[in-house]
This record gives sequence, C-alpha cells and structure tokens, in this order.
Amino acid sequence: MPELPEVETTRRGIAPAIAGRRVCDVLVRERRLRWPIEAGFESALLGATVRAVERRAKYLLIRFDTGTLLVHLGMSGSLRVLDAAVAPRPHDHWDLVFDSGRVLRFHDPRRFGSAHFTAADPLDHPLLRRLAPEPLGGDFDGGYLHRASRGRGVALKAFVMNSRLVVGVGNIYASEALFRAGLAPRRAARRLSRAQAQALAQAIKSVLGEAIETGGTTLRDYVNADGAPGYFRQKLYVYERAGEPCRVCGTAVRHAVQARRSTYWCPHCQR
DNA sequence: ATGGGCACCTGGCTGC
DNA sequence: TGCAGCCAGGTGCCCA
Repeated sequence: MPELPEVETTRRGIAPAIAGRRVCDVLVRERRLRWPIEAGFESALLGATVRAVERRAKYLLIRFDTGTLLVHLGMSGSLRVLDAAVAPRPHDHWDLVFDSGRVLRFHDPRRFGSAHFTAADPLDHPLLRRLAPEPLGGDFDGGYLHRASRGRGVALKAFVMNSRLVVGVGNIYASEALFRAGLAPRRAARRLSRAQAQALAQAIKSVLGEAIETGGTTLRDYVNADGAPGYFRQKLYVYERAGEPCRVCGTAVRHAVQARRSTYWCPHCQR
C-alpha cells in the first residue's frame, strides 16, 4: 500500500483519536509479521499513555510515556480507529484498546508490515538509524540530489527509490515525480544536470505534498484511519496508465519493468 | 561502495 | 468451473 503520503495521512487520522489516551488492553492475534511481534509487546504497551504520533520515512512513531511503538504498513497494511465493539475481520493482527472506548486496529493481509516497541530513542533503532533525509524537509534539495548522483550509473527510477538517498518515494510517486520533472526513468543518475536535479527534487516535493493534501492514493486496498480511500489516484499522470494518452501531450503512456517494479512514463514528455 | 536479485505473504485477476 | 500463473503502495539482506 502505502508510500509516504498514505503513511502521513494515517498519522494525521489516528493522532487526534489516540493522543492523551491510555492503553487499557492489547490484543495480538497474529505475531508473524515481517518480524515476529516480540513476547514483551503486550506488557510494554499495557497502561501506557500516548504522547504524540510522529512519522519518519514510512514508519509511524507512536510515542508513549514509556517508549515508542514503531509501525510499518508494508505493502498492504492499514491502521484504523474504530469503536472497540467492532468485531475484527480476517488479517486484523493486533489491537490497542484505549480508555476512550476506541481501538487502534492494524490490518495487513500480506504481513509485510511490522510493529516494534522500543524504550530507547526510536531514531537510534536499527531500522531508522541509517535512513536518508525526509523529502519534504530542508535537507533535501536539488544540490543534495545532484551531489549524490555524481558517478552513479543506476537508473533514475531506482535512484529516487533508494532509501539511503531519500526516504518515502515508492513505486507510484517515483514514476509520477520523474514525469513532472520531464526525466526518463531509465536515464543514468550521473547524467543529471544541476538544473535537472533541481527540477527532480522539486517534483518529488510537489507530488508528495499534493498527494498528502488529497489523502494519498488508493489503488486497491489502502484506507485511512476512518476507513476511507485516498483520492490522489485521479491526479496520477502515468502510474497504471499504460497505453492511455498522456494528460499533457496525448502520446500513449509506456510501461516497462525496472528492477522488478512496474515503471510508467511518457516517451514524449520525458527525456 | 554499488548494483542487482531474492525473499517474505495473501488475494485478485486473467487466460487456458 | 477450476486452477495455474502473474501481479500488487516495501525493504532488508545476500551476492558478485
């Protein structure tokens, strides 16, 4: 499912519902996620109070008075806030029940998602420690992108999806950002001019920012904290539009597989 | 260091 | 109707 805009939309949805609330029950139905849920998960969270809900890359950081819960939604995960009386469905793997009578429920059919509790600084956690800058932050700009691309033979599509370079750009928004920047996905990173790097950084920021404002992209099963889909799909220029006319020039959108992931681009608008 | 491929898992769709 | 095959918003890890 989710790339950065969908995770951020989830964060904004769950934060007001759980901030300041205390966990009065923890139910784990399936421990076999990407990494098994540790044995101490329930006892660590029981009785804890939510201080804030933050995001780093595609991880949600639910900060409690006692530590931090790191949640990743993988490919098919979602987090919803429901009335605690609502019966769980298949693939609802764990619940945090709050003193408000609401439940934070993690749903993930493919189980590529994860949940870790840590009492230490979450930014020092092995999963977060080596992550690159946030795309919407001030550390990420054309100059940074241009410097990082020097000597790199990798294709631009894979380059912008590399979480050691910049986080949060997944398969949908990589294609969309390259379209907005007018850059062909198979061009080598080292061939980026300074101006093109600037355009690409700006395109990444604009596409992610606009997707967040629209509630993210729902292709198949993504839903926000209220169970509603995102509407950015209607604004996609190329993703899953193979053979359809480019919204700018009318040329048929093309599709190819790069590094085992589908890539879409307009052969006329992108060079 | 860099780049590429694999693995993890379920469900939905396509085509024979 | 049944079923095999393929594909899907991610990413850590292993290999050359």
